Amino acid sequence: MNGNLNDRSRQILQVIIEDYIATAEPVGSRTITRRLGVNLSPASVRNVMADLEEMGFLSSPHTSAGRIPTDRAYRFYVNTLLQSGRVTSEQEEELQQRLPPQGSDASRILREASRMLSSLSHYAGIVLAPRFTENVLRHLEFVNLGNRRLLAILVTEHGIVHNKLVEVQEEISGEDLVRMTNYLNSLLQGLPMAEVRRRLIEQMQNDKVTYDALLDRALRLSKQALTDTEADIFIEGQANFFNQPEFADTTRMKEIFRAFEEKSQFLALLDRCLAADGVQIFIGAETNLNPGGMSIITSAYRSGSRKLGVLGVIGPTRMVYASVIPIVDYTARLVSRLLHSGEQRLPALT
Amino acid sequence: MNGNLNDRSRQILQVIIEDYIATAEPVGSRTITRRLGVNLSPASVRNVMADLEEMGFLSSPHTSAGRIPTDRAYRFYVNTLLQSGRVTSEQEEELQQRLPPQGSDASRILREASRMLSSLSHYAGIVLAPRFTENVLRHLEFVNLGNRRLLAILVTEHGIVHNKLVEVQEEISGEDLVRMTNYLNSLLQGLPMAEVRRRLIEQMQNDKVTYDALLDRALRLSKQALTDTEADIFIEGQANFFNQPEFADTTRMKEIFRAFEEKSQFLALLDRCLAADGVQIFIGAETNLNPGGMSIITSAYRSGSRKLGVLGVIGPTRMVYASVIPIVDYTARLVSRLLHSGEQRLPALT
DNA sequence: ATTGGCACTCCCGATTCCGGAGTGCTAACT
DNA sequence: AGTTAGCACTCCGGAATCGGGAGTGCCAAT
Repeated sequence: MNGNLNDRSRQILQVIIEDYIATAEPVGSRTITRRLGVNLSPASVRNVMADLEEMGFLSSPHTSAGRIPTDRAYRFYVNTLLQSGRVTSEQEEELQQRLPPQGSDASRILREASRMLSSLSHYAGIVLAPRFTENVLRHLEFVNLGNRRLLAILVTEHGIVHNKLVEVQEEISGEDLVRMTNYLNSLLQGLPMAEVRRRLIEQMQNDKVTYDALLDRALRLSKQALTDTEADIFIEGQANFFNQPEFADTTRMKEIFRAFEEKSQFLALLDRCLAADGVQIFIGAETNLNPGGMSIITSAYRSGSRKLGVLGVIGPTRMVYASVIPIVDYTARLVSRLLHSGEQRLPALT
Repeated sequence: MNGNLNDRSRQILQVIIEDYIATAEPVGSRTITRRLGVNLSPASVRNVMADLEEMGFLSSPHTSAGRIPTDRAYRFYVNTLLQSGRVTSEQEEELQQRLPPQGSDASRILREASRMLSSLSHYAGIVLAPRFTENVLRHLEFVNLGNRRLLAILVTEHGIVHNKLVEVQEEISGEDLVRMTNYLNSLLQGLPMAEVRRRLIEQMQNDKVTYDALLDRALRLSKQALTDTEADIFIEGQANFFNQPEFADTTRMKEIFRAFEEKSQFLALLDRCLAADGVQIFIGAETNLNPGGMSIITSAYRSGSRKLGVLGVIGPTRMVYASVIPIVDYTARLVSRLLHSGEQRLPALT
């Protein structure tokens, strides 16, 4: 039902989609004939359009307006009609200029990546920070803040830092703290977080430990410190949505910004993307986002072979897929390199 | 020119302001007589209104609309007409319920504070995180991430954590790292940041150090790690602006959200507030913010006697000052306590 | 199969119109 | 003198109206 489109139908569909993406206005048969290379009368085009509507690729806002593409049309477009290119050299240049400065920590890099995505695409950039629990522990440290409060600092392989306050019954001396820290690091360093948790519990039943009150306490404290923190999502460039005519309506706009503030919806979606390889595209209703009419293009970034998180672009369904796809792809690879090597000025990515 | 308002003029001005705050519509003489307790004819009220307009307290959008208050009127209102109360018990309850969970780190507390401010006030909450450079260093730690990259972690007195990547020429062994860390902590712990910088430079000229390559290197690294990071500002509840009729206009809205994304303007304003004591109020043009028509109410939060940062509420000039002022005041004190003691369930603040 | 022609539909912006709310002024009243 | 009733005038904003333009669907001719 969808593969059996002849060449002309495809061409016409493509023209409609691309024109609508450019103008945000229903496309009429006249316009199409002008855009179309072949000489074809509007009437013939109208026949084809009627067929396409029948098949669920087009819809008309009302009689005697042009047609607009459905989600399904966009899906067909990105799957088979679109051959996406590379980022342009101007875009590459802009990226180079906006690279976060040397010595930025991971979350700074990620936030900046979100800004870059937004700035290049003219939509909103979104970045899901690495889930803490998926990572390998590099270092664990307790800092005494006084007032019986300790600050637990956890550093993962990739330089992501999490910290958490824990309260203790009584003050702990400096030496004890050092001893605890050393013990825990020797026990846990290099383990993935899931493993860390397991090892902690295992160790708490260990004889050697139950007789050493300090070590026992160390284990309990680090267990407290490990309770998962909320996932970080950076969304930048929300203001770009004001430029999209389809969101001119105030109430729609309001819904969208509410969603941006919630973030939880995005979490669900981005988590799905983490599993998949390469660039993922979600169109309109496929996103399951509440204020509909939006599309999301994502790609996972990684460090070495380990996937860390997801980044991408959110825009209206009527998105310039052809240019956003390479932008997301490129940025994901750029971020992967930044996080992995720490090198800043890179040769062009292939 | 402003003090010489007789009682009746004040009453009328107050009614106009409060009615306009409630309805966002120009207030006419009829409405006022109804609201006003005293029996007075609309005609008399009109005379007073003409005087008030003359004095710069009111303006009329056009002939034959009611009057709306000017910035100056609001200023007079908050200075002399308004006696602000306390937070209601419902608000207090909501605050208690939304308190960040035990063991939250400082930035979590601050972000949550911003959400609370927004939720209680129905405007936007804003929180300026403590300027790193104003604080006392508690602990400094280097974690080796491999690939010749070190992660420098700095912890201040109040549990604020900053981290920064530094790159080194050649790998540093574990023992060397420990030695460096110990040396630096003994040198710098407990010093305010400004002092830290001075001490570093001083120490780099010290003979003992110049002969110890490792210590020398330690100093250079920590100097790198100290370059100031950008100030953090949390703005939450931006979507609330969509409810304000004066911002229904799309282009205005767009300007506001651009400003929210920039944040730099707010930085300047909030920095000014840091110096002042108690609740600060900036009305309309006083904020120097670019899309005008907004007011900001702030208060500094502190830990002990040391001011850490500023929090507050941003809304339209037509803001319910009477209820927002106590909210900001209360929240500032709440946050101060949370940061200082780490205690969570508090007795009612006085 | 394609196309020109034609009647029909519907949106959208411009225009007009009218009622309501409010003002300012003047003259009368206390 | 201060207050008030009365009145003419202004201006906004929503409802109604209108006409052109863009587009469609269908039919008959090629």
